[in-house]
Amino acid sequence: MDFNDTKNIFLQIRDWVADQILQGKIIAGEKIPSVRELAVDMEVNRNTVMRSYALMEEEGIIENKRGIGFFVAADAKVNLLKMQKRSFLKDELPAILHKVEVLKLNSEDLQILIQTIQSNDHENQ
Amino acid sequence: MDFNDTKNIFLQIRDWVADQILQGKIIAGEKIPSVRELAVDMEVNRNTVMRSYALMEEEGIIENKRGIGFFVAADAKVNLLKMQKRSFLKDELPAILHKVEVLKLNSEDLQILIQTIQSNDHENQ
DNA sequence: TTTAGTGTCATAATACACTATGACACTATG
DNA sequence: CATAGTGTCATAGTGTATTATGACACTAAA
Repeated sequence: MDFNDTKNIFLQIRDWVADQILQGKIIAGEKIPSVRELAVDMEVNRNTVMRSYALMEEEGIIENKRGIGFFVAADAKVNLLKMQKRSFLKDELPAILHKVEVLKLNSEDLQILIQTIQSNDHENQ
Repeated sequence: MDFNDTKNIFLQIRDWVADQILQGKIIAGEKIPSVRELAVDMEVNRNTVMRSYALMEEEGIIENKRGIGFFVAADAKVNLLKMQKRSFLKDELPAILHKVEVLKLNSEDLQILIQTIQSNDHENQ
């Protein structure tokens, strides 16, 4: 995995797992990669993955069955959606707005973004 | 100043100064706060501010007059606009797009963002 | 029972951001 | 000249992320 220098690795691992769940690539009740396995895959130390998993367990996203491994919590996806949506609108959006204003980005610059938003409008579920 | 735990302080200071320039609060040729002064203002060590200024000097945003202080470079604002716009579209926008898709954010959620973009469309300069 | 796979804990070492502090050269101003 | 304000460098200490490694308890399966 290609990590970003500006963000802690254990947070990026948590973000990656959360993204897998949000995308439905790992579903509720399913086992996630073991600490050792993911550490090897991502070329990272066991302890670093362990820290990510411990954090996610605190957040109620995953659960541990001792001797077996970690599993996606029953309502992980719904909670993740709620948490991340709230966090995005409250913390990230203001910074984005500020940049859009200062850099004077217009519909042409952000064409893809507007299209993506509009395609979300046409979804019924 | 209120710093974000997830990003290095010396980078946040650079971002803050760059933002002041982009907003026109500090213009070309103007002196920026001295290393010691800004360090006291932001309750940070001299060396940390020094690191931010050294970075900005490398980037050609500010220039040093020895014994006097740092000054905004002549074409700092234009270059900052170019650099940050490129960086935003290349690095930040893809991540934003991904979140908008996964969280299924629609025009209602991002109403303010769309308004801001549209108001930039109506600017002629 | 033995084996392999889980998480977990403890320890030590490395790297780096940040702090604290002192000293020095330079410039403007009295 | 002396003084105060600039940046700059060196040194040492602190905190923390990350690595490296070993050991242990638990579980499933041969």
